[in-house]
Amino acid sequence: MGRGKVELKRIENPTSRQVTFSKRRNGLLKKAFELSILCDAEVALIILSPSGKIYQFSSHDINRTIAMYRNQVGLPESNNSSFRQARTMEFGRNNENEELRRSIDNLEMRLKNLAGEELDMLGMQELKQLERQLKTGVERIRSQMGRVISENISLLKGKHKALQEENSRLQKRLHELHYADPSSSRISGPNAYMQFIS
Amino acid sequence: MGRGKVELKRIENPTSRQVTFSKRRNGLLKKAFELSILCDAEVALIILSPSGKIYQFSSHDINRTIAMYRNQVGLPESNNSSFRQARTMEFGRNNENEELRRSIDNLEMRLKNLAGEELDMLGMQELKQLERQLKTGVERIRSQMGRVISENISLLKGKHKALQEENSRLQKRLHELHYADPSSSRISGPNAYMQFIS
DNA sequence: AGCTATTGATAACA
DNA sequence: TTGTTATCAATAGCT
Repeated sequence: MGRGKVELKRIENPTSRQVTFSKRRNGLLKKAFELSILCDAEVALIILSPSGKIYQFSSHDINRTIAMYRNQVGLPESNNSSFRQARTMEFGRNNENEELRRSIDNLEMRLKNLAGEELDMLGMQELKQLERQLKTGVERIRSQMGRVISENISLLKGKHKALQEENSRLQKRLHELHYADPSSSRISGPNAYMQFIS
Repeated sequence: MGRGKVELKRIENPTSRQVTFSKRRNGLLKKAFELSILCDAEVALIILSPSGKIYQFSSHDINRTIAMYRNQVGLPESNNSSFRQARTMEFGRNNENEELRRSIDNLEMRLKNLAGEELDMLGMQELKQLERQLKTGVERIRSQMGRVISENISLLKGKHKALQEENSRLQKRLHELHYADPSSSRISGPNAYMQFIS
């Protein structure tokens, strides 16, 4: 899907490899998202870049998905309620612990609901409420993204300005040297500051 | 990419949903594979169909990838029960409580983030991730609302039908009484069942 | 399952 | 990195 077919082998040029990684990574995340929505599937995707950065998508709680995968495949990951329950019984009391666990269960349920899971026992009222919460969250996150972006922009502008000033100083200095010692040759043009931008 | 755009919402027709799932699942697996080859990335992908079947791709050992993800993210998700138990035995209950508290803090932070709060320390990467999660949640909740609504509709239709039948029976009975005792007056019209609908 | 008309993704370039 | 465009690839709707 581009201006030429691509062999299925590691891209040797590091720059193209990086660019391709960035683009295909986004494409993959997008498609994982779409599959989960369109087909009501549970999808978990983890991508580690060669440089170690992590990107992931999960339609539900990723640990749940992983746990289900392991269960199905047959790996015993016997955690959770039954085990928990047994252990609690064994030691009797431990009120604080039990309370903490209840908090955790409660928080996990809220997270699941926000992820669109376990909605069966909710009524229309609660569903609408949840939807509002999510839409609010989306909006806030979007505006935060906007802030991050403009922050970056003004940072860059600041750097740019500093570089321009530095450049002016350098030019002036050069100019002075030029008159002090007319035999010296001119080294850099007006855009010499470009060299500082990486 | 077909003969018509597709809305990003759950496909309601079960047949098309299944077909689309099958096609897109293969596409996603293929693209995950390609990314890992072309860009030398480490990719793990787990897909659970609504009916519970599992499809998976991983460029490396999937458990390794998951472990790396967990390490990097730094979540205390070491749901490995034996490990948890060993640690508990060794250090006593306080540590377990501490761990539970950390889990709670972590869950609360995730909830806040989903609500669009405390976003300042998040990068663009995490923000995009959050946005995706929220959009997924919204979609799921909307489709659940759809299900609840159509459920209610068919419930009402059922009641309506039952009332109509009841009404027919009552009319018939009245009719019989009318002929058995012509002096009795007619009480209710054809739409008497309306009174049952609130 | 196959077959196309179309949309979607992206390689090369800037 | 980000945007644009020419092309290739995926896939929606049918059969």
